[in-house]
Amino acid sequence: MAVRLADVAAACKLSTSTVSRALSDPEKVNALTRSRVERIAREMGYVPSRVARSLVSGRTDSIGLVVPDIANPFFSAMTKAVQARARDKGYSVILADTDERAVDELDRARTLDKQADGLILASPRTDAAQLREIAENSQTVFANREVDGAASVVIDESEGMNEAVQYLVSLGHRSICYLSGPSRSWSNLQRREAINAACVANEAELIELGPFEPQIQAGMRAADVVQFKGATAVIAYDDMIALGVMARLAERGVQVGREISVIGIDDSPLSEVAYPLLTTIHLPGAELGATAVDLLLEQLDSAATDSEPPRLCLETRLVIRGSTGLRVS
Amino acid sequence: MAVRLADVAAACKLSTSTVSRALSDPEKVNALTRSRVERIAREMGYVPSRVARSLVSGRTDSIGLVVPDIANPFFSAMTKAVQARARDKGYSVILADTDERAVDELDRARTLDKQADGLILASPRTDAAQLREIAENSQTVFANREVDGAASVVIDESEGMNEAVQYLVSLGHRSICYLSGPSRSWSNLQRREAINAACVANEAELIELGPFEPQIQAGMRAADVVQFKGATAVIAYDDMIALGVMARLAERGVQVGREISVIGIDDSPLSEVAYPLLTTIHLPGAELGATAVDLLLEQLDSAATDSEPPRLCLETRLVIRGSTGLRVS
DNA sequence: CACGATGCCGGAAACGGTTGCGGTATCGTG
DNA sequence: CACGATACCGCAACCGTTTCCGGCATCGTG
Repeated sequence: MAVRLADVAAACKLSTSTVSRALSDPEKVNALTRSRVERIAREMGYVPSRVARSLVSGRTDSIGLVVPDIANPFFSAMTKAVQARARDKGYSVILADTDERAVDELDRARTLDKQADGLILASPRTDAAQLREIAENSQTVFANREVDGAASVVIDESEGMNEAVQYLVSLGHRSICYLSGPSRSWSNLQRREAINAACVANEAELIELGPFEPQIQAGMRAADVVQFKGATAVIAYDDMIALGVMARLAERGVQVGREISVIGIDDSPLSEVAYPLLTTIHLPGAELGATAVDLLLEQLDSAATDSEPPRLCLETRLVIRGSTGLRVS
Repeated sequence: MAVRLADVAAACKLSTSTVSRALSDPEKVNALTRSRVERIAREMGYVPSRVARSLVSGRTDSIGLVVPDIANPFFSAMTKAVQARARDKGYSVILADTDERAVDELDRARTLDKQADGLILASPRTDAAQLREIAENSQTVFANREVDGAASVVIDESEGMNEAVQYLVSLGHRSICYLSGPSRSWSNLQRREAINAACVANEAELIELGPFEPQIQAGMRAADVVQFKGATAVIAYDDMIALGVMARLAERGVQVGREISVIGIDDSPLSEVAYPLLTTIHLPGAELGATAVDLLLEQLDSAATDSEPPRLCLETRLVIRGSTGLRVS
């Protein structure tokens, strides 16, 4: 069916080794024969088999990406960046979506590991011990999660969170409600700690609700609880929940931005179309993805140097829009 | 490094052929030795090399998916479905995002073709001749695009479009504005034809504007043109544009749903958080993805039967929310 | 006992490339 | 002219599986 190296060799009246070298190792072969081989190969429509090449090289030139939910704008933006950067470097991306099922993460990671040269695990929910095991057995970079002894790139939310709390306090809010994300989520833990510290520092009361799934529907449910609690300022685990809250509050006739202030986290494109526009903590999702790829490829090239794996940290900032305002009592 | 079949064979004092059979073709081997092999293989942590297996089987058990923009909710929803269905069938998904660059589509498709058993091309912008060439050289299913002689699954928008126009007319609108999507987009062509037919049938005037990129920013620009033209009813190429229009109109103090009616296409999750909630034509994106996978796998199994490739068509319906209302003059 | 059938297993050839090593011209130099 | 260096190319092994084919026991049957 497909034309093989041997076919080209036959047509050139050369050995497969020479043809192979002519096409991939141009130095080692006569310039004349090389151009002849190249021409004939082109004419015959030869394309090398990646599989065969992988078998001998031991590399597949592809990386695996595991995300909790590709439909979540944060992860789709990140995925886009991962794909773009990987392609720039000559790698392709195998995608796995766990649909927020923590138990599937390990399985997916292990499956991908056999097909890819390395793995990027985005916001994994699995516990540290198992993640460490994955990291030991395969080249791995964690995004949005730190794991001892493994490479990772995370987002430091404390600064943005502090800005957010300070801003709310300056608007007159003394009691702030945090809507928790998935309980197994590392970043939820980070955000909780950050908001807690920020509340202490700014002398505000913190009310925690949740956990809620990072989805609009869950946010709508959360809105009812929020209103029941009589909160005037809300910071949600992410934009999806925040948007759900806003949508539900609007449904109930509550004026967001006046009667109640809502802050999201992500700065997804949606936050610019919601009404009112959503005040949110900007998360550099694209940068996260691109950096994760860079880290992974570095790791692949530097073939198992047992030096301490790198841990990178990206910054956040608060983006103020219309969903927050002066406290009215 | 990794434990190979030969290592297991040595440990079992058997030949690789027997071990191979014991693990994959359980009938052909003594039950006793089989269980022994299985045990030893497990103890040694043996995992078969997918690459080596692919080399002989000729299959990679993965499919390639090419999308114009994974950050677009329509495609991320579709991708999610593709991934889920593929995984159910034992396949993994290699993702390529062209970032709406039509010229890259062919290249991506050809690259993926070498790594995957088959391809799904979602909403390709490339011209038919080149797509047909792709389809001839590799197992391909087109999603959201019909190509002569190739398998495809598309969404028939005429019904939904007709509902939409009829609905707008019943609200008193006599002139309807259509915001075109990418000019190379097949589905944009479909939608234009559908709305045109619907307008003729319902005796409404049609005003076409565009083209606009399917992004919120482009929709915001579109809003200014819309307002300049004095239109009272707008149907946008997709939800992203519609949301951009709404956001910009809100910015300018125009009350969407009262002064002007806006209809999107997609029914993405965003349409439920926008304010007002976006009336939109529901597109079965997940179903589209899942069906494309089914078609592709059928095609792979039925190994080149030269029967006419299947063309499937999914239905749409109008979802009425708050962004549309009676015409006020 | 002899013989064919049957059940298990091993040898070896694929699959399609890459690469170390050795062989053969060709050339320059003493 | 002889010899060593050099540039090119071919042979064959190898990557890790699968699978065809044939061999050897074992068993049942005539």
